[in-house]
Amino acid sequence: MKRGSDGEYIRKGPWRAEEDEVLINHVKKNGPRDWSSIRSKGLLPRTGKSCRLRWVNKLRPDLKTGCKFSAEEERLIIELQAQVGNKWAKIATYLPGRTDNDVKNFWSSRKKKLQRLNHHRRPSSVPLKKSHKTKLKLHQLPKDSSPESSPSYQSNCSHVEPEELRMVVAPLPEMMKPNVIKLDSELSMVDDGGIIGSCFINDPSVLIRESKSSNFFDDLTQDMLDYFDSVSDP
DNA sequence: AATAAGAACAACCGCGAGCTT
DNA sequence: CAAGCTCGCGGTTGTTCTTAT
Repeated sequence: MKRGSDGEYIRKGPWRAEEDEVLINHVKKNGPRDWSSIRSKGLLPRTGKSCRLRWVNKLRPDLKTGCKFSAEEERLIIELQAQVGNKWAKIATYLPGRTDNDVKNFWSSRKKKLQRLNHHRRPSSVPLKKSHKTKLKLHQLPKDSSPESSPSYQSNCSHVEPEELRMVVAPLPEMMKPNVIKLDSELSMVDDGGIIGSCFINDPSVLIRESKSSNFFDDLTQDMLDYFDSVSDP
């Protein structure tokens, strides 16, 4: 505990069940607002900020608690992040029952995993079985796109076998060659600069370009488009 | 079974936008 | 108009849980 500017003690750290109850009662009476009055009225020794966070992330009745992100939710996060960047609150609005904190935690966890796998594997990449028959779709993000303005992910897509994805990457100079890493249900291309793009093994999947910051990525994406054009179904 | 490493989750902090006085 | 306050967002850190060795 420490003192606030008013001299009153402020409690920090994990919330107790009794505190949750007080907070829930406050919201029942007043709605999810007036957070700072919770402390000023002496209901809880917590800052308004802390109360709001607790409500939004843990106590809201519409939250999906205790269940992991589905493959579809993960795909949506990756697609939206590629389009709008780290706007976690905005991304969360497309995922009912999920909070910006959930999305943010998922993303940083995924990023760490890929970084670690990339570090361990480089320069070799994951072998893909030629027998794997999953079809993949390429999704080229339109420039300055937003989820609202993106009419359909189905346009500008072509089909390719996972093994063929590696063939696209293979001709690149060794220095530029990204790793293709299998992470849960996705295949991600990663190089030293981070995640280049991802595609999904399940469903009719989409290859999402996640980096827009380098000419190399542009070249790679164009190579892919050219390649996919040449192999796509007529 | 014990321990270390990694993953997942929870909560705090700083900052900026917007509202009120 | 400006100063102060509240709220919301994104980054970060700390803690707990799970998995691998």
